[in-house]
Amino acid sequence: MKHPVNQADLSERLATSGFRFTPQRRCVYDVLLAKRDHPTAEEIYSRAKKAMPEISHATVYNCLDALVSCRLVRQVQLERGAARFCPNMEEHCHYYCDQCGAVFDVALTEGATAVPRPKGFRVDYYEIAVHGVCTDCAKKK
Amino acid sequence: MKHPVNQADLSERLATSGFRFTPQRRCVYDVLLAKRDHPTAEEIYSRAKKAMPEISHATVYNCLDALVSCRLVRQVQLERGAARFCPNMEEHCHYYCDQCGAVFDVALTEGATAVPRPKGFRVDYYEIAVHGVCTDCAKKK
DNA sequence: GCTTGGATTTAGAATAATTCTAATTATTGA
DNA sequence: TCAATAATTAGAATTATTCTAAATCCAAGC
Repeated sequence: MKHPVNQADLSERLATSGFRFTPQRRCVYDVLLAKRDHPTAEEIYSRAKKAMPEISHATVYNCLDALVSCRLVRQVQLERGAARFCPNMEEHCHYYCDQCGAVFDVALTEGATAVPRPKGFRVDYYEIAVHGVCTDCAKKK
Repeated sequence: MKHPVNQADLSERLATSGFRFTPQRRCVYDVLLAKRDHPTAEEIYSRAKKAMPEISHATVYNCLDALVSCRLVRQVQLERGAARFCPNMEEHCHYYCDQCGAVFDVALTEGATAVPRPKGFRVDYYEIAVHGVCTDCAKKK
């Protein structure tokens, strides 16, 4: 199961972290799976509203937090301002174009990247953000 | 020169990116060098006020942006909310305790960490954030 | 050394991002 | 079915950052 696409699977994943399955969580997760462009909470809110016009801001944040807690979604902070969200749970890092704001997932080949593991600090996960200029923007200048 | 501690050096570093030397920029940089605890802009503002009571919020942001642009300071986003700032320009990654919020710099031994370099994307810098639980917090639980 | 233009600073307003609150609704377990 | 708890909602509140307009400062040219 790459992504929990049916209700039973999603429900189970939520339950293992103490969350309930709700249509709103389903909806927010579907929005993330539908277009992998690392949207902000605001953007997710506006996309979710199309399928579920009653959904609120607070609920979008609640759903995102639940999905992040049960490891179905990653929260990504690439710059000052709004957080972005990513449903790709494979090992990968984020390439961020400081000029146009585009975000690209780049897979981490196993073993290529070793973060130091200091004694005593429990490592849960890590996030690598690479800043620079994408091909398109490089051409323009 | 590990850090530009005198005015001439700092002034030159600023000038190479098109910025002027100002007492405010000196002050903000000194605040960062004085206590390496990865403060937020707000925290920097309140520390800077002690030496320079007239300094404003906007100026702190302006100074931080200038220092980041001329590569004297790194901006670090570890979670939702306020950005943090770090004057350590050695290659290192940030260990963030999700329980108490503490941030630790951990040096990256040369070559140990290789981020992939996709063709066409110009890499300017990268930032590795490691999330988990620090020794102190692990003990408490 | 005076002048002028652009960079910088300031206070405070404005905006953006997130969290909180209180009331309501939904779901789970006894 | 009922009670307890989790989740949702609208909207207010808070936090973080950016913007604005006026004042100040500084560097370069005359």
